[in-house]
Amino acid sequence: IDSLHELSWEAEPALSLPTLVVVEEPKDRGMRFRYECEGRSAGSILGASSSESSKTQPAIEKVKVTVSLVTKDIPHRPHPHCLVGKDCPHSSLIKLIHIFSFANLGIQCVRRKELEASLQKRRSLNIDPFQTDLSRGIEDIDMNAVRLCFQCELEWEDGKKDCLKPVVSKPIYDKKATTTSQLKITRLNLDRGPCTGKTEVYMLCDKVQKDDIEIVFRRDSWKANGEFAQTDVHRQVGIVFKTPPYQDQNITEEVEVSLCLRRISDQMESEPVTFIYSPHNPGNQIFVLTPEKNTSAADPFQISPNPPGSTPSSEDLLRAPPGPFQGEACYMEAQCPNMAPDEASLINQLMEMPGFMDIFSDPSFSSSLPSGFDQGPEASTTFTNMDMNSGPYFQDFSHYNDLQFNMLVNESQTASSEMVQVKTEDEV
DNA sequence: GAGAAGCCGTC
DNA sequence: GGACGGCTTCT
Repeated sequence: IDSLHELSWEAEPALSLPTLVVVEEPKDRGMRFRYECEGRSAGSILGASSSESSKTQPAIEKVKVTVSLVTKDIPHRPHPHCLVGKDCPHSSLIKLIHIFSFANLGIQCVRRKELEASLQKRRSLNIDPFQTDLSRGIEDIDMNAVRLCFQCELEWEDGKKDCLKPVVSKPIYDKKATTTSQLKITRLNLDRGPCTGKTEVYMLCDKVQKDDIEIVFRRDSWKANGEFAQTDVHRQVGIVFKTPPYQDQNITEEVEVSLCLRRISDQMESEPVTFIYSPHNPGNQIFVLTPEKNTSAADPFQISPNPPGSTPSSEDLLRAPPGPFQGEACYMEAQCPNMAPDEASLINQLMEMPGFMDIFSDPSFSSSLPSGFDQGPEASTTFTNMDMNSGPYFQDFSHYNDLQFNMLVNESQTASSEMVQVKTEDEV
């Protein structure tokens, strides 16, 4: 196929038949299967080691090769999808020539309702490399994966012919299918957090399946998963998760770990991105944000002041709090180097006093905070844009389109809540 | 909501 | 015109 396969054999005809060997596997991902309605051509399959600069043209002599698509799993049955390209004479099914330059071959997918007709057509061409029963079990055919199957017929000088055992390539997966596509992390709203974990992070990614995806943190032999529920996966392209605690809670310097998406079913991973764990500082204060009125616990994406069904303006989005302030507490850690332990204790006592929370309804609240509150980047961003007059409105996250969701992520450092409680870390 | 199928703009 | 990818529509 386009610079990717070379068929070779041990030329010892007197002793044994040659064998076919795939020396360059097809690139397994990154190419989309195309429907017939999208045009006759369907791209070209590249070799696994193919690059922009080097495209080889494998060639073999004196053999008759039939290339067809077969199912990924054993037994490799004929696959209803078709090979299409310049040298496919039989309605895009096979390649039957004497010079082998497998260029510009694409994979053309058939619609499910045309599956049977396609296999019937294949049967009429008598192409069933592994002699499977064409009529059996077609409903379980994986439409998102194929293998190339090579069959070879040798013609000796005396005119005698031998058929070699068919060989198959590694699987080729449809780029369009979320079940098999390449995983990709597009963006994180945070790239660092305390080693204690529980940092809420928003990830934008290429389409994933919410029931078949995990987020893996790694460093050396340490491995841990980001925590999230299926309901934290937003329309397949966003995941809100909490960082796992780092293995060492006593680190004194920042530690870089890698983070990647991993599909559970095939263990396929995305390119990793870096996440930084910072040392645990017992002097830190933690703000636990909890809504006064806990709405539907089933949906953690209830956040903005817009009535259901309305489209939030960008201004609304910028003002909206970022996430699930219910059920599991949302931790917002603030650096408060100037606050003595006694001050923290005092604040906690104040929190218990009736009417104290009314202070927060004062729009000038953020500027009237104790001096320690506006120290440090996390503390300042936490209270920027806080709209305490918004009231206890919540909305299903799914009302946002992807652009709006993106804006949310960008602004996710900006938080507000109906009610803010301040606790010392020990109490938490 | 999500997968399947199809459309269309851009390079 | 082909290849590719984003996007919409259908199921």
